[in-house]
Amino acid sequence: MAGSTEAEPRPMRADARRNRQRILDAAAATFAAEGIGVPVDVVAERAGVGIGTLYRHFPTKEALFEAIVVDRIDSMLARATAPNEGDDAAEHFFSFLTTMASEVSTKHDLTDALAQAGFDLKARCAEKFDQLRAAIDTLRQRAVDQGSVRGDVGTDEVLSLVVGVCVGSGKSGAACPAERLVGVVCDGLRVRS
Amino acid sequence: MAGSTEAEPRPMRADARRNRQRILDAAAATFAAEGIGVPVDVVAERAGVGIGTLYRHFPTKEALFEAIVVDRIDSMLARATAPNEGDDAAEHFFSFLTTMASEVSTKHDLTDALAQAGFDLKARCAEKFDQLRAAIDTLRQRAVDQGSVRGDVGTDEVLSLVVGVCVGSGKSGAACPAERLVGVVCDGLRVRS
DNA sequence: TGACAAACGGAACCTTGGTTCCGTATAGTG
DNA sequence: CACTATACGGAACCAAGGTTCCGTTTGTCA
Repeated sequence: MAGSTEAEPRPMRADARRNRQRILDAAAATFAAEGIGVPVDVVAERAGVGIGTLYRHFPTKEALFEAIVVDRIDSMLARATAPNEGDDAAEHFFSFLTTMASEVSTKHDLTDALAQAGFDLKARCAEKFDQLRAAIDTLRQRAVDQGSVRGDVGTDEVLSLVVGVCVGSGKSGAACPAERLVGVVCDGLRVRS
Repeated sequence: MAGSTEAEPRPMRADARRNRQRILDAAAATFAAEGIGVPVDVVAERAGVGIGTLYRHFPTKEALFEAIVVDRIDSMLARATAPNEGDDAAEHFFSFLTTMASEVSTKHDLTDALAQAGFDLKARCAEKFDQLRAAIDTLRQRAVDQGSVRGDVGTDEVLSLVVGVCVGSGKSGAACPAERLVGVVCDGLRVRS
């Protein structure tokens, strides 16, 4: 009854805050390098904490994962909505896609999160993801309006292309830098001259 | 010492042959529809045999998988080396890529096999895979020589693009038919007019 | 038709990886 | 400095899925 407004009951102990951060850092690095597959105990070990501690902060592996991915998407979102410094809308659009590709193909966890089934992050990060899609759509639309990018390929398709390319880049055979592959895709998106 | 030439000791019992085929069929269908993730007992059940039987024919899940994938690659290989009926090398090349895309994106197991890490089918199917790559390279080279396809994108890159696109098609968000995405890629491969 | 090797079925086993539980250690406070 | 709520560590637990084992069944051949 009393104080039902729940105004931040307790501040959180110092070591707890520190550990939480350590876990987050270790997880980000580990998942980025090796993908979702890495067992949680490995993350805990690298963070220098016990598994119990990890689970105290993140009730589930997926929760930990979510915390990281949301962050990643946020930073992409920021980049997508940044003001266009140059003038060419198409180049701006393509440049964003390229940056996104190198981001995604560098962070293995993102690749997994976006491409791999089995995790329904999609459900949890839906908001963020939709925002990102919307932002990209704006970029694309501008480029289309300007007349240099074909209008018959939607944002969802563009996303599929970029994400797919990142996956294809990382795994299949030898090294093909994602940026290069995205270059081909972008050329495919240009209006034929 | 005696008879060390190993000239096919025994013919294999009738029911065994039948069961082997059933397993192969069930596995092909199941893996195609649901990917590598499906547990072996499910396959056994759908084939109408016990797990023991399945393991008698295929000593390991990977072996079973390999049997199927090799077959799939073979059929793609056949298509890749089929004589060019039309005349336009570029169209022939693109048409093959499109067919390959629809094949791969339809057969979930192929997607998994080609894109997903964790299975080293690559090691086992290396031969077949190399043959396929070589065949595709021939198609590509012809198209390049003809002057309608850019020469600065290698076969490995093309493969990464196509495979990536298939993965991106299946998973990320709503349905984007792989063929359509490959279309964009092909446009990106055309020499700018 | 009887005998035997080959094949079958599926319970049991093992490993891997996520999650829980609880006794111990410690930051924060009077 | 003592006391308590908070946090910690990691052993133990549980589920999933691949693989093995062995008693039973069944083709095949004389």
